[in-house]
Amino acid sequence: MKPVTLKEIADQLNISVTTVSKALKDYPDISKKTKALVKELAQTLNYKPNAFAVNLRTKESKTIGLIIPEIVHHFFSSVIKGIVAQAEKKGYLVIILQSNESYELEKKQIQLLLRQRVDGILISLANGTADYNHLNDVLAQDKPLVMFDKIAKLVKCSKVIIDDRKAAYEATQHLIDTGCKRIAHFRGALLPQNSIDRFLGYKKALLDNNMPYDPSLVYICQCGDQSFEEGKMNARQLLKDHKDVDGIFINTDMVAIGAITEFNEQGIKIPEDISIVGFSNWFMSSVISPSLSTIDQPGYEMGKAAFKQLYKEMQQLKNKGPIVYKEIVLETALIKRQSTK
Amino acid sequence: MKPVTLKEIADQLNISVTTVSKALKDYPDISKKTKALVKELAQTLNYKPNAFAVNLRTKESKTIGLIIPEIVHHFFSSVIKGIVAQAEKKGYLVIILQSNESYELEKKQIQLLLRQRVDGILISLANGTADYNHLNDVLAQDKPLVMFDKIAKLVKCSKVIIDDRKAAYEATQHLIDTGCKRIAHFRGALLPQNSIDRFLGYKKALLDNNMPYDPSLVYICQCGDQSFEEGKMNARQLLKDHKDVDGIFINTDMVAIGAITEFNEQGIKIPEDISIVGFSNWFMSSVISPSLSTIDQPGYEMGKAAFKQLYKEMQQLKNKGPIVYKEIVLETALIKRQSTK
DNA sequence: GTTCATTTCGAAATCGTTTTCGTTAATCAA
DNA sequence: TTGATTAACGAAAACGATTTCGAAATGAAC
Repeated sequence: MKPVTLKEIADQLNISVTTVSKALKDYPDISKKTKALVKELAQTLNYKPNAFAVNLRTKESKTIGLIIPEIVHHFFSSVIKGIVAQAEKKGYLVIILQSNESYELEKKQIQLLLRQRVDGILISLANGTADYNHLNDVLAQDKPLVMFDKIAKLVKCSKVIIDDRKAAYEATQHLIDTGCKRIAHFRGALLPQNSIDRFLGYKKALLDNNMPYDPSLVYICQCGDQSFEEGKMNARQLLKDHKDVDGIFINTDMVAIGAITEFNEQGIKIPEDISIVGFSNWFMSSVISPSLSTIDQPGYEMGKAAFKQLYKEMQQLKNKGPIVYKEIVLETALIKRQSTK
Repeated sequence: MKPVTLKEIADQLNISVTTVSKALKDYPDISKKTKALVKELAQTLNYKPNAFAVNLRTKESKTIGLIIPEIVHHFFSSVIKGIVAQAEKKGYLVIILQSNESYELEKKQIQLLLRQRVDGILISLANGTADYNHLNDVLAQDKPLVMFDKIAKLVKCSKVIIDDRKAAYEATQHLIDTGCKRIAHFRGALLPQNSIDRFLGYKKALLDNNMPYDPSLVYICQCGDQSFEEGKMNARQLLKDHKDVDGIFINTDMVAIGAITEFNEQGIKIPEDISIVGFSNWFMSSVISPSLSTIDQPGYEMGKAAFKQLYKEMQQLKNKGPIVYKEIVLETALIKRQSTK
């Protein structure tokens, strides 16, 4: 029951291991006759090259690492799907790790992947990630690294993102266009670039429309496991603090759905009393009542694009060429539904 | 920028590679002084053992494979999370693949994982999987294999499941207990064991309560990407076919939510006109209106249990002991909400 | 028959670790 | 002093595939 090796094939045919190896890889200096013999025997013996040995020789494993803050999340699982699908097309396998939004774990996991000598790393940063030494470690080893969605602008590597600021601006503008006069914002955690950008887009839209920016209208949520609850809580708090608010731009759909639920329970009418725009276009947002206006964020495409870029860089590395970093910005779209007029 | 090797450390200290290797692994035949020297230098040079070489020597990669029908799915992503978390604790990495409910892909992916020589495989079968040669290939290579959720009873390996039949029975009984007289069933695809079992549980509950089993009340859906739409369609069809139905037991929450949406749109009152019980306890089922009574299916725990069993078997294999197969049945629970009286 | 090119193959080094089995030198017992 | 034991280290053989560099054998050309 031992796995078949090149040596076994060689012995059976009374030729050398070298010849067997070359025959299987169609080297030009092996006769057609020998090739046919070797290939046939390899077939019948069900020979599979030992990946460990191949990896050691070629110094690559055809495996990449993926670090994600949270797997159980519609957007991220779509990204995973995109990455895995694209990777498989190119013959790559994907090792997946979850940082749980923890900086410490993220660091450890990067080290794990480096030790495993994956050919490249894809990462979406944890909320808690404040410094980037672990990421620079990756680059220092000349290992391709592509960040997506939650990125660090300061790290010199390729990035796949959306224009969060523009999308948030559009969302807010939509609230303004539909008649909202006093617009609140439920923002994400403080560190992530995208929650900063969404906040800035919101703010800029207000100012461009000559509406005052009022910091007390900005509520924070961590957007972790408890997003739904956070949405409810923020909504409850908002009703206490500011009865005059008539529109909210919310950092993610899950939080928005929490808020909608709270408003429904309290008898606040959406969109008559308060209009809401979410972010992500999670499937569920089209299903709840009222359905949620939101920004469509293409998760699957983001995964695909991220892997494609990583693949390019891995090729460039193999060809000893310089690695060319790129910043890829995917298109978003405003989806108008019942939660806005 | 070359990675540090044992040889480099050995050269710098003027000792042999053997000694360095042993020192790092605390072999008893190396003096404390040498160990200290070696470890210190390894530290400062930031030595990381070459995983490829280690794999080749030890014949294990500390990596397992995971094949799942669909990543973007609340239940499955919970399972993934459970597996990844548990694996990381034991120092294992997880390679993830998605079969897209396709038998052909599943076969290919098993081969991929075997070629990669993962230490073990976790799998939840695709709907289309009808024969099990590819699975037996795994077992024939003495490679631990654990199936979960969507299993094949005929394959001789460990399994982690719930008692689908019992859970479905409970769900149906609950409908009966709350006064339903004519109960339909939206079942899953024909092949998967769990959709068969849920159907059988439904049927048995009817018969045990002296209610007639009417095949025309059983609707099929594939429970793939289009679950929500299938739920709507089935609901629409049901309203045309059988106006007297007052309860439905539905194979999965997503389909159930589709059905609820359709009923809401058509002005059918839930639970007054029709009661509904779903399956999975997807997060969203507590949020929609009316909230959905359902069976809680512990995804995260299932992932944890599946990896734990695989880990046990991998240990048994290392200790040259026989592999002991186990069937682990996790508890489910009926969650009563607004969609039933 | 000599020279040169071509075809076909293999020996051996290599990738970086692990592990077996010696070997040396020192220590101890008698 | 001799023999036996122990402590500390290294040489070398794996693991299985890849690849470089020759070497032999054949054929062609003169």
